[in-house]
Amino acid sequence: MKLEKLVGERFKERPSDCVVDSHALMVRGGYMKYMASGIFSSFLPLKRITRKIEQILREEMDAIDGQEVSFPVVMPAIIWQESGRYDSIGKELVRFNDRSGSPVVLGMTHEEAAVHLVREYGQSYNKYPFMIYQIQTKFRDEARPRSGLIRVREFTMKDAYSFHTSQEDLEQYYDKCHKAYERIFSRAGIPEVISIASDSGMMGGSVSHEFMLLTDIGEDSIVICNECDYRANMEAAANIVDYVRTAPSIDLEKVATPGKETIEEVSAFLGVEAKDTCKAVVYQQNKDDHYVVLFIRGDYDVNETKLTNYLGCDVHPATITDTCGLVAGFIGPMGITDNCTVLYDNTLKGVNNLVTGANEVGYHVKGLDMDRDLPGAEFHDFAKVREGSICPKCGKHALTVSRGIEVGNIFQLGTKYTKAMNMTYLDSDGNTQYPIMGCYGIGVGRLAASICEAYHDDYGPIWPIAIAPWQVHVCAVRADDAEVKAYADNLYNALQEKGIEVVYDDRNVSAGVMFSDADLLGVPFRVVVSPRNMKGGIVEIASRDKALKTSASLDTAVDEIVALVKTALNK
RNA sequence: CGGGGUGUAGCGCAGUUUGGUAGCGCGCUUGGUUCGGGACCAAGAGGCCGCGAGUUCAAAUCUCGCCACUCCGACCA
Repeated sequence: MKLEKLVGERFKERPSDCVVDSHALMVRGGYMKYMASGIFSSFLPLKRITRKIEQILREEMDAIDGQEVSFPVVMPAIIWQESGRYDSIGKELVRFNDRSGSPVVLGMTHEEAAVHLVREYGQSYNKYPFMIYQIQTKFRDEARPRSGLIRVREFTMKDAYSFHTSQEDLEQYYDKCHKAYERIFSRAGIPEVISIASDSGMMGGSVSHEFMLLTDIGEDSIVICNECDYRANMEAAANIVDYVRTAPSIDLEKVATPGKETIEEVSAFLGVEAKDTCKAVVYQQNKDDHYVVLFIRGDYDVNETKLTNYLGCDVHPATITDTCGLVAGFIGPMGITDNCTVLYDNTLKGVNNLVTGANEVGYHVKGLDMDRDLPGAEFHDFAKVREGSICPKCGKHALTVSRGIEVGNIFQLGTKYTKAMNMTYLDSDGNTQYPIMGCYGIGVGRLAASICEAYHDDYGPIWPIAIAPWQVHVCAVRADDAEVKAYADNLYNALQEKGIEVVYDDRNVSAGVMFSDADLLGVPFRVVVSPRNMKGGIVEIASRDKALKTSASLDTAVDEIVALVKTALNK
């Protein structure tokens, strides 16, 4: 590829709406162009990167007996009604009518399509297990796309669906897929991606893992134990408390706390610490606006995923009205209205001498003893894990909280979809059974952006060679010099003949422009042909990450560059 | 959905307070000079100032409405 003919512009100034580096560099480097919120077109360099990622995905999915298929982008609403998700999913699912007025949807995930595709095929136990996958466009009408390709509305995803006749078989295959994912990320150049336990959310099923690239710009909070191998998404991380009473209980006492409505205000006013308060967090159920009051120790935050899972429905922060019986800012567990569901977090279990609301404007209560004053209260885990919390696996105070980008996930779905869509098979005893499913996703564009996020400097991406748009970038500095031009032309052709992917810059531009563009393209090896180098009888060879800076004589350059590329590819 | 911010040339921005000829830098075109980290000189092209109403002799600028984008949060299969 001659750089002069490469469609797309590279430029100096960082676009103002880019907050993460991968976004800025991929726009500045002519990889992609913005079209609408969360919707981008790709130029050739990005297309070549995603093509290579897709090829790795294909090879690894095929290696675990996957069969590539293709599901539709536009699907009739009826199969989404069968699974129940037509109604349960919000506005992220784009719904519209076709010309005959029939409701249709844009595929945001393809469990329904997968079941639809194989439910006739899979009528006998001896067809199992099998796995089908596709690499295709998805559309999710996200409320807030952000961070360039990290979170978009339209994207390409590898999604795989496996079907089994037993939980054991699913688990065995799940492990195989887990290992395949590790190979994929390793081959793509980011072996540092880790897998963590995750919350299965509305996908259904029980066990699931997310593959995370740890980076400060990540959207997920990840809990990692420094002492053992426990790793979990914040949403799924169990919060362990080891409270022991140290002081005898004092008597209950109502105290005036005029205008002190937040934990900070109340604890400062009464001279106690946040951990010695019982805080009320109020939600409303989305389905009926019913109030849910969750009491939790004042120094902890609520993990709303845990709350949602416990209630079995989504919640939103409550709007406290005059008529609901709740006294905003002064809510306490004793004498609270019957008009709501009351829940207690584990952090309060057995605790005494707490300050809490008196359910009366301007008053709090001191001396709350959970055992004495609220006998029979049930405690559950609703709290967010904090830095330094106790590891649920090894029991040590060794949890840390980091940020990460979810680049892939795997779920044990169970029979949620096969049951809902009535996919059955006959087992060897002639009994009707529902197949057990697993599903496995990797976002292609997000992976590309994540790699860029992990490997870049101020000047541009530093692509791992396995996914780099090209392997070698030849710069002919002073291409107006006939000797330079002739040698570089020849080098370009010779490398291509040896099967090397080369981008060739023979524009008559200053060296600065040439090198800046090369930095933005992030090609692993840069070869500089120039009058100065010609005089010395050499070409310069440097790796994009600056680990390598060397030269080759004009005669042997082709072979040496080929050897370098081959060695790098084999690593 | 809640709270902020921004819409002026392909990109980055000034001009808006106090209404009066549409500006700057980068990029682009042409010619020339340069030449190893985003060169220089000269001459050019390029804007319905987000959209719609209103006020006014006169609106990028003031008023009202709408739209889009963006950031923080919520949501996220």
